[in-house]
This record gives sequence, structure tokens and C-alpha cells, in this order.
Amino acid sequence: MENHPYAPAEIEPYWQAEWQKKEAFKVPNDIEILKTKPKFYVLGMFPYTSGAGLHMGHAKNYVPTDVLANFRRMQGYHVMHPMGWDAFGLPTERYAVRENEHPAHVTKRNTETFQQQIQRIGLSYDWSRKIDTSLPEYYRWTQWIFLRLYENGLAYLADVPVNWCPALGTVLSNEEVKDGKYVETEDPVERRLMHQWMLKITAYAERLLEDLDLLDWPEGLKEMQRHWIGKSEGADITFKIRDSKEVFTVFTTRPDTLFGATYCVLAPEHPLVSEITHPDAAAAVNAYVKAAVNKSDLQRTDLATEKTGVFTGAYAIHPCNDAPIPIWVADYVLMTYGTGAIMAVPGHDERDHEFASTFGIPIVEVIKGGEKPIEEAPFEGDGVCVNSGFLNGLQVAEAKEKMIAWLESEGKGARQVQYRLRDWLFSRQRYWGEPFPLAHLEDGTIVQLPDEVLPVELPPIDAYKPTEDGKPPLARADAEWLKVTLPDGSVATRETNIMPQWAGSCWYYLRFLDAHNTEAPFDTALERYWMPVDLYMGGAEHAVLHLLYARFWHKVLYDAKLVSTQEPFQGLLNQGTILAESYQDAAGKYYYPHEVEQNDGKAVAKTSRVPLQTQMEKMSKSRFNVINPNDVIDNYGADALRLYLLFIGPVTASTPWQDAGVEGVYRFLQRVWRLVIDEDSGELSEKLTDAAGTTDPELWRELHKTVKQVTEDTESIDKMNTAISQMMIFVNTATQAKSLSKETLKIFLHLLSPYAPHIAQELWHRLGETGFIAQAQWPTHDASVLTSATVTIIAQVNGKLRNRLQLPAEATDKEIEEAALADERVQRFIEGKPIRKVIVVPNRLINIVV
RNA sequence: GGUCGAGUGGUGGAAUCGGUAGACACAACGGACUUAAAAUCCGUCGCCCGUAAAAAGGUGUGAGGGUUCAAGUCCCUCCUCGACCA
Repeated sequence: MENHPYAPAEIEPYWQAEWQKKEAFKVPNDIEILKTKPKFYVLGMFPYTSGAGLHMGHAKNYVPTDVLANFRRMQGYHVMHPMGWDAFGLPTERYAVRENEHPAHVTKRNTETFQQQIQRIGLSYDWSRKIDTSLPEYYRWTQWIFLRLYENGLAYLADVPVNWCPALGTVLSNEEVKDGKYVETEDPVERRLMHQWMLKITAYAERLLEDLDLLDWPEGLKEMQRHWIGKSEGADITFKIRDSKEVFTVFTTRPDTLFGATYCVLAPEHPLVSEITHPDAAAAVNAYVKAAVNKSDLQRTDLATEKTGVFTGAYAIHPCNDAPIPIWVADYVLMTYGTGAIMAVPGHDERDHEFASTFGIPIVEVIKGGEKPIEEAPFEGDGVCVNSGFLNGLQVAEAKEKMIAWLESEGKGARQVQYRLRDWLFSRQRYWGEPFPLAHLEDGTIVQLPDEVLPVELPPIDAYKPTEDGKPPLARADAEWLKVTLPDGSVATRETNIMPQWAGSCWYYLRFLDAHNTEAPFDTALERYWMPVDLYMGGAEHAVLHLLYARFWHKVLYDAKLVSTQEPFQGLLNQGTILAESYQDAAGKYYYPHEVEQNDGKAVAKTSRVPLQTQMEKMSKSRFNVINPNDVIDNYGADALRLYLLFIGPVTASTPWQDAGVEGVYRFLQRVWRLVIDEDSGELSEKLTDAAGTTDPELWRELHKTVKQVTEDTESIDKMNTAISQMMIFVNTATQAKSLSKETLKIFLHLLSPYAPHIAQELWHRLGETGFIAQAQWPTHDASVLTSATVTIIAQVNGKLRNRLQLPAEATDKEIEEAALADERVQRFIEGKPIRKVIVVPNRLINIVV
């Protein structure tokens, strides 16, 4: 009977408590002490603290970052590795309304649960730096940074069409709306013009684009950001309108096709529409404009949908040949992109071609090179200009330049750069968010509140919904809060919008550096020491928006000389998602695994016996396939959870969860345990000796091989799975050894410690060491131990493996060739045929071509 | 529809600069131990052919073609899946 087996449930809570009590992972805030060592800042994206608690995706993010933090710490770095809560936001507010609780109470409970769950994983956070974006001591500085944006003219009010959800009484972002419904509740969403705060992120478009080159990010991710910013170069072209003084401007990336423009289109929202529409067409145009307003941008621009539009009865004048071209109104042109008007070239643009075909508008070929006649299909490729006056015979690139030069000289247009990126809609009509530090004077002027009065705290209100007259929930606050006396004695009304959920996460990585500063958002010297973040890791769902918003704020802070780096996140990785089997019936209804049984290899529902489809999908509550990290810890311990998450594949790969795989790493940990502890007695294993590690050269060599590989694989982050493989190989070898040097074992425990900190610490302690192995020095490998006297040379004939030869490491090419030719098996395949060529790859192989 | 990424045993995945395909695990199977089971330990484990058992051989990284002494890796065409954008 084993009386003293590996028992993670006993050792893990003990060491977690010790680490916390002795503040093992606390980093000093004293800049003089910090300067004595190099720094490493590793950050996992902080969680949104919903009531659902920690899920496997969080663990898949926080475990690898923790391994890296442990590793760098042991290598002698000061490591910034903090954790906090993204706590403002709509889900919490909705939950609070449902349960009739204050969102602050809900948040407090949720964050406590999160912290408890995270701590059970044994992550080495410096908890003294914990932040919560919904606490006044934090959002005071979010407001403070907003004022810096405001002062620089980067925040403004505008009437913009927004996604308005009447049921929720709030504006939603485009990401929250799909098919005209709020993604979470399926409540219908309509388009509405509203007075909203906007942030001028477009002013930074070029830098946000260019500075991507400075970053060590995966190329695909940079590409996504570039695409989102969407820079296109072309020209603005001004069109006159026949029988009118009005003109309108279009943006085009294809000025070379101007001669092919056979109609123009104004967006339904374009201010000129009502001005120029011919009285005969007014009724049809008005009706069309009204209908278009409620469609989403996606509905309007989708290539698959039928093109619609109406003719205004008005004509534009072609800038080159004064030909009249009809002006239409169509909803595939958006007011929010470019100028809200286009010149349509059906011969060389897919949408224009479809539209022209539908409405019988002429299609003119101006670039030669299409495979089909221009009436059948548009040609968007490169070619030679035709039917284009002074452009005839030119290639597209030359024609663009010549046309732009001509437009500029004639005063009819100009070179122009256009971005797809829009300004950022920055206000919400909700409660649970940061109030704006602004107020409105009676005459309509907006004034910023002085820094000294921050934070503007959220007032208590009786209901978290808009007022009857459509004002945001904060307008329900009492007069004492709503009225504010300014330094000059005048009285103003507070802004009652709040900031969106993104605001708090735009700068939290800076607050961690100096989390309790009451004088400033952070100390400048600390910022200069720690920034930039060396590795930022999070889910791919944040690849665009969060990262773009945070980069934007950071650049504003940089311009205000508040931070020292152009970019916040030097390194970045997206961890892969965890997949799990899900079960669905023909109607699309999901079933929990415990409701399913296997029948002849096919899944069926236990009660109804209906056949089910089995598929690998991302773990999520709605798919009924979630495995809770805390359940895994209950059964196997945190070290097994950590190892398993890393062992199933590269950190960045999406991999399926398999319960059996956890058993595998659990067995590995048991083998590690048995290397040190005799399970019968609970004492140290009798195999352990005080002899030097070198007394077992074979194991000593395997150890050094392991040191080398674990160091390299951990450093590269994405190879932590093979680091664990090598540790397994070492443990398998050590298990078979008759005796085991404590020296060897202790070196191994260093390697294991970042990955499985609890067991490493416990065994370290049992071996008589004091203190924390997590604070010990990372071992280095001795290259001379790894070199060996003989090497295995692969002998190939015509590229096919025929034998393996053991040869002295210093054998010359000539000697290798002789040995290979003398080999019996090799000879059998040469069979006296003439040798045409011999290739020798040093220390690796020889290939004989016959 | 476009852009990017990926397809390797029954499964998750290894494989440096093009140089031993399948490391390490899981599952499965066989054996030892046990009254029995679990646990543990030892062994087998791509496919084909072959054998009493081996050895030897052939073939094999989604499909087809190419470059090379040598291709999972490089190039071309196609298929499938995923992510992002429209």
C-alpha cells in the first residue's frame, strides 16, 4: 500500500499560501532597486469579470505567460506580471438589473470569485498591483487621460447614425449587432441619428499603420490591423451638376478609369440628395432614402444582395468631356466612407457593373485586358487604357498619375489618401461605465472639469435605464450631482453619457506599473523602466479593436510626453482556442455530454434516442461543452492542469481537450514524485545519493540535454510542449537508473518549477532546501557534456536509408565514405554499379548515388 | 467573393538551414505482479508483403505534377478545413 502518494490537493494550497504570505512574486516599486537588474514585462489580457467565472480560455492564456514569468525571474530579471479586472460593462449591468442589485456589488462578488479561481492555478502574480477598472481610484485616471485627449481636440460631439436598441435603451457597437439584432439577447436593433462623443482615431491612422513595422507581432495580426485601417490612395474628383451651382466630390482609387464613369451615386444620407432631386423623382427618392436608413452597412454593401437605387433626375457634368452623366441614389454607397458619393465605372468595378446591368446604364470599356466582353463581366485587373482621350495607351499605374496631375492642373481634383478606419464612437447611454469629466453651460458650451475634482464618481440612481425623454440613465441622478459649480463660479450641467467598455482597458498596462499612485496615473521613472510590454498575450478576438484603441491612446500619451515609447506592446501572441466535442440534434439543439451516449460509435441522446451530430468546436457555454479549470484542479491538481494545457500543442495552436490527456501528465507528475519520495514510507527514496551528478554520465548527459532544450523551448514560448516532452524523457531515464544523484535531481527541479511550481517546490523542500525554488538561479547547460566521441551517420543509397553507422565524431568525409562503402548492407544496394556521386553532410549522413 | 493560415498513425502532436518521418503522450493490445480489480512495471503499436517468430523488402506526411543526390519542408495546379475581411 502506498501511504504517501503524490497529493496535489495537500501541497498546492500550502505553497500558494506560503508564496502569498512571503510575497514571493512582489516586484519592488523603488526605481533604484529596479535598476540593478534587467526587466521583463509579461502580460496576459485581463479578464472581463462576468458572473460566469474563469473558463479554460483564460487558463490557456495565463498559464503560458506565467511559465515565461517564472522562467525570466529565475534568469535574473525583474518581472512585471500583474493581474486585474476589466469590470465596467453591459453584461454586469444587465445582470445587476435582473437581480435588482447594484452593479458595484455584483462586480465585487465576481472579481473575488475570479481571484480565488485564478489563485488556485498557482500563478505567480504580484497581487499588490491588482487593479479594477470600475473603482474610482482607477477610473479617476481614465477620466484624466480622456481630458488630455479632449484638450488636444481628439474628442468631439457629432450626430452619427448609431445602432440603437430600444429594448435595452442603449447604443451598441457594430460588433455587438448581427443581422439587425443584439448578439446576446436577440433584441432588435435600429439605426438612429444621435448626438454622440467621438474620438478622432483617424488623426492617427497613418502612424497606427506605419508603426506596425516597429512591432514583433505575428505578421498575420499586423495584416489584420492594416486591413482594418484600410489605407487607399487615389484622388478626390469634383463633379459639377447641370443646371445647378452645387458641386459634389467623389473619392476614387481608380482615377485612371474616369472616362469610363457612366453614372454617379450619392449615399441616401448625402445632404445634396434633397437639393438636386428633380421634382418628378422626389417621391420615389424620399421613399428610398427613408427605407435605406434602417439598413446596416453590411446589409447595404454585401456583394450577394440585389443592388437597389433610384434616379434623381439630375445630371453631373463629366470633368473631362462635359458629357452629362445621371446621378442616382443607392444604398451601396455609404455616407461614412469617403465623401458619401462615388463616380461609378461599371466596366471596371464589380458592384457598379451589377448596378448598371440591373438598371440598364451603359457600360464602357476603358481598360483593355478582360477575358469576357465588358458587358458580361467587369475587368478589375491591370491593362492598357482605351476610350480614354489623353490616357489612351497608358498602363493603369501611369494613367493614374497622369489623370491626377491633369485634375490638379485643371483644379478639378487632387491626390487623396483615404482610410477605411472611422472615428471611434465613444459614448454609451448606460450606467456601468466611466462618467465623462465634462459639463455643459446653459449656452451650450462644453467645459472640462479641472483635474483636481477627479474622479467624477458614478451617482446613485433609482433605475438603470434611459429617462422617459430619452436621456441617458445618469440623467436620473439628483440635482446635487447633475449641477456642478465651476471654478469661476458658474453653474453647469454634467455630461450624462458614459464611456464604452474599451476605455478602461486602453491604458491598464500602465497603471500596473504604479498601481497605487494618488498623484498621477503612474510615475514617469517607473514607466521608463518597464515599458514597453515585452510580451502581451490574449485571444484573437482582440486582434483588431482593443489593440488598435490601446495603441491609439498610447500614441496620444506619447505625444503629450507622458510615456516614453511609441508603442505599448512590443511582443504579442494570440493563444489558440480550446476545442471540445459538442453534440447537436437535427434541429440544432445542443446536448450536454452527460445527456449523450455512444451507440455503435454514433452519438444519441440518452432520453429521446435521437441521433446527434458530434463536432469539435470552441468551448463555450452556449455549446454545452465547457470544462471548468477548477474541476480539473479538483481531480488532478493545478500542476497537472498547467502541464496539460501546455503539452497538448503549441501555445498559439487551437487544440481539442481530451480528458485522457490530463491523466497522462498526471502520471508524469507521479513519476517525478516517486523519483524523490518512497511512497511506502513517505521518506526520501533510497535510490537517492549524495554522489556528484557526473557519477552517472549517461543521466548527467540527458540532464544537460534537457537543460538546453527546456531553456530554448521556453524562451521561444510556442514550443513549451516539446520542453515538457524532453522533461518526460529525462524522468523516464531517471526512473530506470539504479541510483540517483540529488545534485542531478535538484537541477531538474529547477527546469520543472516554472511549469509545475507546486510539486517542484515541495520536492525541493523535501530535499532539504530552504526558501523558494522559484527564486533560485536558472541552470545553464555544459556544452562539453553534450559532445560525444561517436556520432550516428545515416548511410543512404540513392536517397534511401540503408544503414546507420557509428563513427568517431572527428571522422573526415573520406573516412565516412570508406566506412559506408565497406558496409555490407550498403554494398548490397550498390551491387557493383558505378558510383556517380557521393554527398556527405557533416555529422549527419552520407548519400551514395549509383 | 477576397486575404491569411493549416492538412502528418486510431487520437493530440514531434521533426533545426531541404538530410533517420511519427519524438513525447493518449487510446488499444499482450505480458508480469495480484485471490481479484485498480495502480505500477515490461513489451508491441502507420500500411503492405513476408515469417513459427524474426530479418530483409516495398510503400507512406490531403490529391496530382515539378525542382533536387535528397522534399512533411521549396515551386505550380487542385481539394478540404479554419480565421479575418467583404
